[in-house]
Amino acid sequence: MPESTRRRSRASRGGQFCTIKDVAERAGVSTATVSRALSGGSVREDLKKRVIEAAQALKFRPNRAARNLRAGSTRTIGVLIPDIENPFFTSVICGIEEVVQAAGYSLLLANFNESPERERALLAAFHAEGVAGLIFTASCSLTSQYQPMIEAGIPMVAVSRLPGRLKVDQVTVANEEGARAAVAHLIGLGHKRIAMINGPVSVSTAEERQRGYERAFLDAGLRVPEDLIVHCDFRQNAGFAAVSELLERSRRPTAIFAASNLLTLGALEAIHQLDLKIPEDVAIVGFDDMAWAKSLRPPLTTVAQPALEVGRSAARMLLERIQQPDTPRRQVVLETTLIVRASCGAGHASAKT
Amino acid sequence: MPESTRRRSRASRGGQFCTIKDVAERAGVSTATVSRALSGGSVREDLKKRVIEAAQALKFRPNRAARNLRAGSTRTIGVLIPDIENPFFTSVICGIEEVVQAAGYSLLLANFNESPERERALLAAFHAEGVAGLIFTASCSLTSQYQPMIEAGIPMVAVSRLPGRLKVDQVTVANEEGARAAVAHLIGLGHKRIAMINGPVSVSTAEERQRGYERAFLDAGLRVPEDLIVHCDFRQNAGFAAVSELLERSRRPTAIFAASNLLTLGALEAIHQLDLKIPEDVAIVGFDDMAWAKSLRPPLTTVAQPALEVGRSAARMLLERIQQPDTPRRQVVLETTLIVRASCGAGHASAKT
DNA sequence: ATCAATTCAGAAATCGATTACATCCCCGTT
DNA sequence: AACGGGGATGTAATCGATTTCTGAATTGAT
Repeated sequence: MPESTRRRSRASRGGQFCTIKDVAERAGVSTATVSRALSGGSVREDLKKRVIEAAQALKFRPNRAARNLRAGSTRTIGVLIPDIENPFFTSVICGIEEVVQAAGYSLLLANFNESPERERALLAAFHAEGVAGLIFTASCSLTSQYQPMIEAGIPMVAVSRLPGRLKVDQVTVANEEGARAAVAHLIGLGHKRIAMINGPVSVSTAEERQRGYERAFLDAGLRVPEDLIVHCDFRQNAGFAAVSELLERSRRPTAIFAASNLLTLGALEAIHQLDLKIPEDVAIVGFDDMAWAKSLRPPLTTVAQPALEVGRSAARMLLERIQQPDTPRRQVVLETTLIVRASCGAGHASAKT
Repeated sequence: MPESTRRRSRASRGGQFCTIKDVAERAGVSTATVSRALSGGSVREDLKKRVIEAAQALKFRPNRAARNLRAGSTRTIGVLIPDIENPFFTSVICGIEEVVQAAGYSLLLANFNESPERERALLAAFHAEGVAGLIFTASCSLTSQYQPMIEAGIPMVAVSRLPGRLKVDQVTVANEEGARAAVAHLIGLGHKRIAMINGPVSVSTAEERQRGYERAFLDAGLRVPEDLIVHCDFRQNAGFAAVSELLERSRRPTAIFAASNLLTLGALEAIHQLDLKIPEDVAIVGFDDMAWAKSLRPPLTTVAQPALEVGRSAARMLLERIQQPDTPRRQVVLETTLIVRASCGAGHASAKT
């Protein structure tokens, strides 16, 4: 009878072969001693050895759920992002993973696909799951959803986008300066009719990049060409449509500043469809330096964000806050750098002539 | 005294405001009744209502760790992949997420960066974490690491790469047929000196794609040009180096078949650096249809894998196996499709003339 | 009206690891 | 020799939700 019970429970326990009790029995000590022996309490050497041997023989793995319950906390970090398929976020995740893994935490990942409802649901799931901390990029439409978790005292770090007036640590990049540098570069090459395709202004990154665009004109003593600023969502199709429209205007822009990687791809598609030459007919600068940027012909001039480092910083900040919850709030802003390739007619291409 | 104890414990519990006990007290019932009322047991209507109100008033969230401990299983699925920054895997994850989320599970994600040691460590972490199931793409060098988890009865699904002789469910794509179609396409356009840059043969996808390459030649009654097959790792730089070397040979290949997305990017870089024209000087076919493929000039002809669907299938299979552990082992092979664009001189480009 | 059957709430056991507390033993000191 | 202190071990409580078991109450049937 105990035999059969035993077997059933092992199977239902998803691969748990034995508990601390079994180890204790085999080693001839109490469970307390086993626990102490395995997690660094003071235990007589010979007993410790016996325990360790028993544990190995039985392939003992402490049950995480029991441990979490007792400890009142988990070793998992939640990551909530708008779009896993966007390589920028992928790199961020990669950076987070690196740091978090090294610290012995696991990563719970959720993708809300820019949908505020899913964002809310996933947030609730993370809360229920009892994550030790959360790294997130909000959809920005309703950041108040995050309030309950903040009040619950769960450490959180916002990444890339500023989450309204939530009081949390933040890691962002110098969007305004990056955009300014990109547009200034175009202006320096003689462009005046420079269009910008941008995401929704409700998202802080879009707003900041637009400010950079405007500042570049103001710095150069030029009027900001408001009619050349187009807003759409951050997807490739939207960028394609927006740029197609721009390029079919009677006075076509001579250059395009695309405010994100997917918008850049859409823009390129539109340019190619009209059989225009880059940079002779239209120059283009992108945002985000992706793996494919230098494989384009001509290679793409773009504003690079240190995505990996964004992830790493966020993870480090989160771990620090988990250890010391009461330190003052911090905001880290990482540099962006303009990478000049050939898609504006400067750099490599001109150097070649 | 109870006051201060209370406060400490709330903080240390990471945002847990109240337990089932508090709800029971407030509703004037026992904890058993609360549990039943909230999870569909039979409870008198008025009591049920009182419990639900109390739970809402106190913002009660059942502690997941306690639940997991009691249930002997978790609601998390582990995903172990070689490289998050590879868009193919990102899409797979996206597909997995979609299905798993809908079923009320969470995703534990880990990236081992093609390093077998990390693979082993992460696998152990997943095992300890008590995941309800695992979806993985193995590094293939030492699949025996997975044996303990299999023996422990944890449901597993292998994705994309065949994991040696592990007895697990599998989801792959028709690599051989995809590669054959791609190379046959090139042969049909008159190419004979077709090079292949491929990943390490130890990886099943690389081996299968190579078989497809060879078959295309054999089918056409041609000799397989062994000297034009180059192996390297799956990264962009490796592809760049390999193709640079190929193109500098005295009798340069007239076409290139790149067996993965990153290798394709490397190949493009090399082609551009030598200022060769696509498809006039070199034709190219890639593997994997990425977002950027149609924004290239000329747009890339490539073998598309249904990455999202791979993820979805894997997730569905895993969930099914979690519910019915004893069904026979299954292998799903999804179709690949050759997407003809202009990088080989066929399709759009020729249609235009 | 009485007894059986059925329903439903509560008390208590349970999951597995950790840890506060009690106990025991050994050694040193007076 | 007796007492005290310190270190190590075992016992049992604990974490929070679920579930079995028990007892009570209600319903229906005769």
